[in-house]
Amino acid sequence: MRSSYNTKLKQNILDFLTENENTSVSAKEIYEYLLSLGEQMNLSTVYRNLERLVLDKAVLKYVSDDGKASVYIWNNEQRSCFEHLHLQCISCGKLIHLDCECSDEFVKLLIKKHDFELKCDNTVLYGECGHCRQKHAAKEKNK
Amino acid sequence: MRSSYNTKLKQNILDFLTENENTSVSAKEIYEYLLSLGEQMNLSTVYRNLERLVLDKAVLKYVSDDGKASVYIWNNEQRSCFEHLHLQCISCGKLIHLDCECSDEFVKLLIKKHDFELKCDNTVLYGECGHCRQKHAAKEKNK
DNA sequence: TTGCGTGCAAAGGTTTTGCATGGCA
DNA sequence: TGCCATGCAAAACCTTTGCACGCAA
Repeated sequence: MRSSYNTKLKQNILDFLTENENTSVSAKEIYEYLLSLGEQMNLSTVYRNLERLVLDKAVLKYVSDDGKASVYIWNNEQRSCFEHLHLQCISCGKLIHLDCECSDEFVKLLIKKHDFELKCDNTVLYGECGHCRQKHAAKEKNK
Repeated sequence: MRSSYNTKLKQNILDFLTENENTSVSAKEIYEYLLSLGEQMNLSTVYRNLERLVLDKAVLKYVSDDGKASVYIWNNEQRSCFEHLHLQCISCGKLIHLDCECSDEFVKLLIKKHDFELKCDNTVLYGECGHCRQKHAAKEKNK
């Protein structure tokens, strides 16, 4: 078992991720947000903290849709983010926790039909949320 | 409409991606494979060719599971890879084309229940294939 | 001949690492 | 006091870009 200290930075990072439960943030975004609050820290320390939080399963790490940076999501233990899928809107970045029967049923279907065990903590489903689709549709209309 | 030339490198890249229809490869892997065949080329030219092939929708670009590099998949037009989901085994890298009703039904379910339009060409589902799960199970037994 | 493709070198962005120092328990 | 965490600088990677040159059509 890993032991660890409770540092101010670790708590700041967790607080920020908790506040952003419905989106995902990169290491740099966390760093710049905390800087803007007047907190002093090094970017590499942010990375090291995130690494530990991922190992502790307090946080999930994904690769963002554009592939430019890794992004991090708070693992809400009540929701148990390791056990359901996540949808993310490629327009607004909104994260939808699929903590309903949809996740389970799809996982079961893939096992049954394709002998494939889907790992929820490795997968994000990208697409567009209803809100952004409506905005796009309205834009098309005005052309 | 984009015009383009048929160069030897472009064809070599497409050939290699076609041969590897059931997995995904990175720019560097393509580069090193072609080098091993005695082909001379520059890595940046490989990137530029891949970029064009993605624009032409001849190839799909994803971010690999480990987040370290982008990977490329041949878009088999018969299968129409833009219209179905892909499963990838995080152990052996095997790519499974979900060109059955599973994709469609899941897409429809997400629209209906969550007002979310899943984009198949932006999403890879990660997990473990049956073959690798059996290998893992056997390893556990021998402990 | 025209314009697209290439090689080379350099730069950009993200992430990791080594080492000395600082801080929590 | 003994680990663990941090700052700083450098390096490792992947990817993109500018420019002059080469080649397909």
